[in-house]
Amino acid sequence: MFLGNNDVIEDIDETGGLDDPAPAREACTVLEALNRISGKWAIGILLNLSHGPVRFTELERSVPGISRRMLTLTLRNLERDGLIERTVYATVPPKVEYRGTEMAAELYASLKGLTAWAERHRDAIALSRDSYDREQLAAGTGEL
Amino acid sequence: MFLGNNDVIEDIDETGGLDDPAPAREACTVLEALNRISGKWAIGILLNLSHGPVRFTELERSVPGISRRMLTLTLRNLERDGLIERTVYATVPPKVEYRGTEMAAELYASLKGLTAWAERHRDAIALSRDSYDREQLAAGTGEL
DNA sequence: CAGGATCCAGTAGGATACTG
DNA sequence: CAGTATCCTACTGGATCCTG
Repeated sequence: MFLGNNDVIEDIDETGGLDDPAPAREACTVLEALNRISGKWAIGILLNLSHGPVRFTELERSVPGISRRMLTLTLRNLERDGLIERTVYATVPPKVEYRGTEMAAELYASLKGLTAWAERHRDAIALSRDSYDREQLAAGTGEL
Repeated sequence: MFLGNNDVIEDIDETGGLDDPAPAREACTVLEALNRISGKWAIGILLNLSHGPVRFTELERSVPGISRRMLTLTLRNLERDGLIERTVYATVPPKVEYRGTEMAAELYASLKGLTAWAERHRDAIALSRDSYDREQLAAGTGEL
């Protein structure tokens, strides 16, 4: 969940490890995956790169709302993780192209499962939230 | 990515919508999914609840490193989204059980795709990071 | 036991001016 | 064009103390 430095999570099953069942280790692995695509923009960028090479400014436009800083930061981190490749053309004006790697393409495939899940349950979740919020509201006004 | 209030992302394809291709909307859907399981602890908790009902203090123990505050907050949000159910037993001392819903179980299945991806590429990613960091380091010392 | 309330630190992320 | 540098805010998450 960090954009900064920091290496993979090591402190999760360092504590226990004796009778700790599977969950902790499993969670760790999933988190490793999630940490690369977390952040507000990584997925939006990755998706845009799935169609072929894209230039910096194109990304800036096609990922609505992103700031220059976050675009740069996110691109750098994705590159560091080997999910995208950066190609600089020594022209004037400069031209830089980004494209997703094979790894990113595979990730994209996995993401479809999540997308499907989100679509299946989007309404149910919205309803759950509404009723939860209403209950909280009711409880609050009642107590005061 | 927020634990607090805030409703689903609406500002992502509000800007464009004219010639904006698929990516923005797709990203939005995926983000909706990710936003429910983001945060440092949600997945760890969900995984622990996949085996059956668990009590608060049990979770506190089986999710190593979590603080009381975050356990409570994360549980509340998962409950709000309908991913877990909370049952209070009016006993002394009080007893509260949490268990994952069917929705959560389905999510768990989708997560396996991500886990598999992470495991497949974990080494490649580590290598990519190492070489990236070395390059940056080399460039840095060279320029100064 | 199961939290709620409060205080505090670190980080993600936004805005924008500057540069090779 | 493709960034970098700087400043600033908001939110995540930790620690701790208090309560029904």
